[in-house]
Amino acid sequence: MTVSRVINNSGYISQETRERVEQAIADLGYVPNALARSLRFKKTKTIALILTDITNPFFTTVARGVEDTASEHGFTVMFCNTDESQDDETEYLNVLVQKQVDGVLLVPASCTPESATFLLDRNVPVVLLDRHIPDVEVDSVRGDSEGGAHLLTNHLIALGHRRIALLCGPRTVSTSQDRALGYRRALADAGLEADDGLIFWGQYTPQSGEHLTRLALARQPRPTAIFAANNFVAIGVLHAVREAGLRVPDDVSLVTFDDLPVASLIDPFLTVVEQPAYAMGERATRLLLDRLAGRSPAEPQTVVLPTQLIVRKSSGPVHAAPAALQDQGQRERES
Amino acid sequence: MTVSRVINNSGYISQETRERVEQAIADLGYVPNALARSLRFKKTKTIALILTDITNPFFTTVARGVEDTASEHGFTVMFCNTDESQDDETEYLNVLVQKQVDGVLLVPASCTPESATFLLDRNVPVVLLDRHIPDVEVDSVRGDSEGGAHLLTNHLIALGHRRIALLCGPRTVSTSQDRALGYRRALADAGLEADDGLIFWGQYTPQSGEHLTRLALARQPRPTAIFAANNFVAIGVLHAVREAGLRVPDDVSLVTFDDLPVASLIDPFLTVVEQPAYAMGERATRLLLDRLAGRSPAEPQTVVLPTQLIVRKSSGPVHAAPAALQDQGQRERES
DNA sequence: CTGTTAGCGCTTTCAA
DNA sequence: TTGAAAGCGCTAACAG
Repeated sequence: MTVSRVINNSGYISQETRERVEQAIADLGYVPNALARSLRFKKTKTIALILTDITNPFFTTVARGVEDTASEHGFTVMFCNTDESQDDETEYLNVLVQKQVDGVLLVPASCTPESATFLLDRNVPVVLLDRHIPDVEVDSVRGDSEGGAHLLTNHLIALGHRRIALLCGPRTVSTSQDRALGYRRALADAGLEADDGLIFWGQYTPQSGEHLTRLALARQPRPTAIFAANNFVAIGVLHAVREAGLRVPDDVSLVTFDDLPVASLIDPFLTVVEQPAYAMGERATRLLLDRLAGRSPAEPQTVVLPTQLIVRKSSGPVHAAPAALQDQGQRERES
Repeated sequence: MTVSRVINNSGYISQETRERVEQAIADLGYVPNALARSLRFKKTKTIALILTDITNPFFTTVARGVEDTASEHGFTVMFCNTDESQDDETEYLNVLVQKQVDGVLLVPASCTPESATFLLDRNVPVVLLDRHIPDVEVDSVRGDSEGGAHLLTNHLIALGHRRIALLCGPRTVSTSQDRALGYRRALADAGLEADDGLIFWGQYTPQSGEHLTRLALARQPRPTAIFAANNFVAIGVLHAVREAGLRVPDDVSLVTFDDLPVASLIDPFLTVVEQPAYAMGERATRLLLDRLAGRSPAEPQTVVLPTQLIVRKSSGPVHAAPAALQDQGQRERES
């Protein structure tokens, strides 16, 4: 008890005992047991970050924002990669609740409400990160996928592109859906009709990007531009385009969601819509910590952060020569 | 107690009680409290990963290897960024010991033994990752920095380079030291004398890379090649070289330690020595878990994983035109 | 087969 | 100003 008082600077302690205790602490290398403390207080000062793949530079940056903010407030972060697997997510959720994390930052593998309600039912606050889930009363922080997709599509339209393939991630993921929405809206705003045959659903992986690109390039007339729904997909696109003997942007323009920060430092090539990844991690963490501290209003908060179009070299005007026929066909259809 | 038996499948339980308990668990959404369990067993099934910056793709990949391996064995990972600050590292160590992590994977900010001994004194197993510390009895897993640096330097020598600037990270970090060693050995093996004026120490950051490159390029005769001690330094080099109106590899060759996986997928440009980052995380974690399970021999294990030279476009032969004078000066000195 | 006791290390409350 | 009791939720050991 006396030791406890010394460590926490609480209650009355004589200078002499304090010194004796401090001496003993130093001599023994004593460290207080946070487990016991947590057991008493029902607070662990630990939060969890569940994401799909920390290897994706977007999430890496988000994670950095989370960790910085958390540690600033004395919280530790556990991190978990689900690889988009709902089973892995459920498994992690179980472990984390058992370990009594104070809160969870969740990039949900799918847009079903189970994960969020599982946590909420057990009084574990959640903040949805990057992806939202409809009809669940829960805080969420995300980038403006729809707006960003609109910017990107608009950019291509302004360059004269009319046949723009959209290579999405999983159908069940909100970012995919929202980006498709923004794409459609941009086309509609320009008075163009979306061709459903040019919208492809898959995974947020280079492999999927490659596969979908092959399908897209096989369409007649061939699309003059490709909109990859994220950076990993774009990598696959680049490979498949090269494999087909085509060049970016000469033969096909390419734009994508999410920057590849390091790659862009070496060679600013990809035209992208960049999300404020670090800020997203930061905001989500602050929201979570505020809620833990009872500083948030009861109703769920939703934060949508703006995106930014960065035009680089992978997008260019529709070319006259190879695209002539298509362009013509396109014009006929438009008129 | 009965509930405990049901959950852990231990001891005798009648089918009927078991079912009643399971029903109650489901009804109440009961989740066992791992904190209390850990308090009893003095085991948390949690390890910590302390690294300098998860934003560096090398460490991101290491982290992924760590998390995959840990979760496979039922362990959760806490992660901490020190940004090379010894103070931050010490602070984290304190918190982690209080939280009773079962073990720590540590990328030490500096090569002093305090951090490792702090943990060892408190019976927390440590595995040093990426960087080692002399004269401490502790497990460690790293890439072959010296061998890799030898490969890289050799490669440049074979291309005819004689004045090769080496841009290191901090002097106090073993990877920096080992890479300088490999560089010197390669020069010595080729019968060349190392020019200490061409070895620069700084930080593992783009800013430092830029700064050191300016210093290096100011040397007369100008170096014909630059060896960046890591990928972030190389990014700075590229910027400073461009800023100086020079081109890579035409005017200056550039090689570096650690690949930039995503960048290389987009545009395979940098000649690098690649370390098996994922495997490093995996091995280090396995070593740690083995030790936790008492499966390791008493004496500390050291694992040095081989590196691989990947020759790409940033390194080329010494050019005749601009480098003529230097080359001549070089030959005179050599003869 | 089921339940009681005790203790992991901490802190709140109360007593000395 | 210091210390004793009790309880957070768990399980080993023992009792019934």
